[in-house]
Amino acid sequence: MLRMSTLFLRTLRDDPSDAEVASHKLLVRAGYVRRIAAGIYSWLPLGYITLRNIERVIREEMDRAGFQEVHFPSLLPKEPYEATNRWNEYGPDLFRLKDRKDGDYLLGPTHEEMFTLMVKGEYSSYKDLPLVIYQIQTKFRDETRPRSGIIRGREFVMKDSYSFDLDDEGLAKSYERHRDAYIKTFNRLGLRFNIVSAMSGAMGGSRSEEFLAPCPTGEDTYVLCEKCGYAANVEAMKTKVSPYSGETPAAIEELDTPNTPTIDSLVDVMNERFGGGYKASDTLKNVLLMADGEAISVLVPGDREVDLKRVAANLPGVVDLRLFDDEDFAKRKELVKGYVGPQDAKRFGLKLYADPRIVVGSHWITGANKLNRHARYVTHGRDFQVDGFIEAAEVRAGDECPECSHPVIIDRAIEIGHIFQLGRKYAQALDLTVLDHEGKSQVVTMGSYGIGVSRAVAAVAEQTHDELGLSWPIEIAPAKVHIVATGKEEAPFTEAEKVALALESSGITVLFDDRRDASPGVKFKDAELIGNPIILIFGKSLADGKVELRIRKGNEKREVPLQSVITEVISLLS
RNA sequence: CGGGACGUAGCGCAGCUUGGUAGCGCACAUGGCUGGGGGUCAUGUGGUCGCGGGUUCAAAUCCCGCCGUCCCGACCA
Repeated sequence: MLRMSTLFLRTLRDDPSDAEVASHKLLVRAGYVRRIAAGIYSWLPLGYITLRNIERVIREEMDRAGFQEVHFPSLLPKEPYEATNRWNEYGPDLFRLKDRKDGDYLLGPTHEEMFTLMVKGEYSSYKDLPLVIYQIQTKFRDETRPRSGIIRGREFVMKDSYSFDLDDEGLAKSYERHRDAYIKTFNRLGLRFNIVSAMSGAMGGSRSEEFLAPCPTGEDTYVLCEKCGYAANVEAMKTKVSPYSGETPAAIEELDTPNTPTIDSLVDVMNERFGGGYKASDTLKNVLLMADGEAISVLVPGDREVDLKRVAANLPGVVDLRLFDDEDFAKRKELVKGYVGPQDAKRFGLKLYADPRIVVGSHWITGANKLNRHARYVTHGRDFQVDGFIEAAEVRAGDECPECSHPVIIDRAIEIGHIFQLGRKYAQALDLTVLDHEGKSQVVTMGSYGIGVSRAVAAVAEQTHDELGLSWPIEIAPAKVHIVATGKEEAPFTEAEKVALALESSGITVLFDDRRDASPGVKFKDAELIGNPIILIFGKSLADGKVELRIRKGNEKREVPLQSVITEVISLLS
């Protein structure tokens, strides 16, 4: 039993000055965590119990799914990470250090290499597969900007598992097993979440989904269709298009369009010239990019911006993507800033990528590749061909759902889990192979599955708190019942103690506020701040043989006869 | 990395413009009153004023440098 009289806890009346989001403020005020450095936190008893409760739920679901727990060091040698090139690729986000012999070490940001090598060391036959192993481990990433308290720390607790299969069907099964286990886990944690398709991107592999807990302070934006449930990361959102159905336009017509380097100025001039009717969406924006040193042109409708993240996610293999700068324009004199059009791309040796909205047959007003000149009736398929379609334009609320055409909304969320099919990247790099049934060597295919454990504490706090404080779901609350004894008489304290002991002996955890020197107001405020799901108050009404029972969530109150308190609590918890 | 703000007691803040005994609230200690909503009165404890240098008889305060923290952006899983 936890007793407030001895619990290592000090609640705070004021919000900490460095906290912005609710979970951060409340976890600090309620004495769950304390900041040590930017993005680095200590866990006090209440917080640590909560964190371990979340770990317990995760473990139970992982074990139930048949996965096996292992534990790696956090302090790791550089060599495995050199073999996969991540020692370089990870860049400054990696915490690096040296030992006394000047050897390079790192604090593990994620453990694909270690898991792969561990399996390589033990297994060498297809008969050993499939295999899933996981760990709950402290991870380190030297984030450029840690923020939002423990939502995005530089040191954090993560559950990561890895699946090992002989073939794609096996990988698909391991992936599904994780998906199911994650759904069960997050439901038990009391989180509302959406499963969102994501890009596996440069990591290779095919399928990838994120588990996002919607919450206004979340730092991830995603697209959601409230009608059919389609959800996608902004990068992964697919554009809904229909084939061109209009008439074939007249031949290209070049126009004098002085001082129209922007879409807005172009639309104004067109409307002046032709008496109105032109919109930004009738124009074609040619955005020039440098992709790993190669110039490419991306076409989007004039009323949309290019979303570089979407472009990057849809150009696999490209590491460095940026907009043309003045220097680039200076080097390519044929590309006239503000007057670029796709008609001459071949001649200019430019690769052309089009947003799916630029359908074949559609015609546009676009640059004539001459200063102060534009062209109209420039038709896709007739006047220019593209090297490929690519999701390039920004996603907006109200865009059509690719599944059901209903307008989508854009929402914010905290990423609490991510599952994806890694494929053979790591197994290949580290030469993890097994012999198949024909005795031939096969590279193993892998999946990687993460849950942000410490982040989940904050995510639950974000989703469940109210204006009075924290409010935990039953499974993870530091105690299931918070018992308050008030007054200066002995009876409330002795009766409360009896009930507390009885509950504990039934396996129900109790936090007992047995302080003699705190006023009732202080105890009530603390109980609400701390956020255990059931609050029992032994005080005034005890004279009538009654105890006040409160449900923290919703703050419902009622009086219960002393004799039936225990059965009442038990039935509420089951 | 770019822009902005901040650093004074465990926490939240004032003092800095105009240099001269370091202050308030919470928390903490002791005692009294109070005892169902962070109550109240009294008396206390607690400070390298982020660090280093400079100016000055004298620096929390003015000047220079550094470090740290938070927010927005870029970046990242």
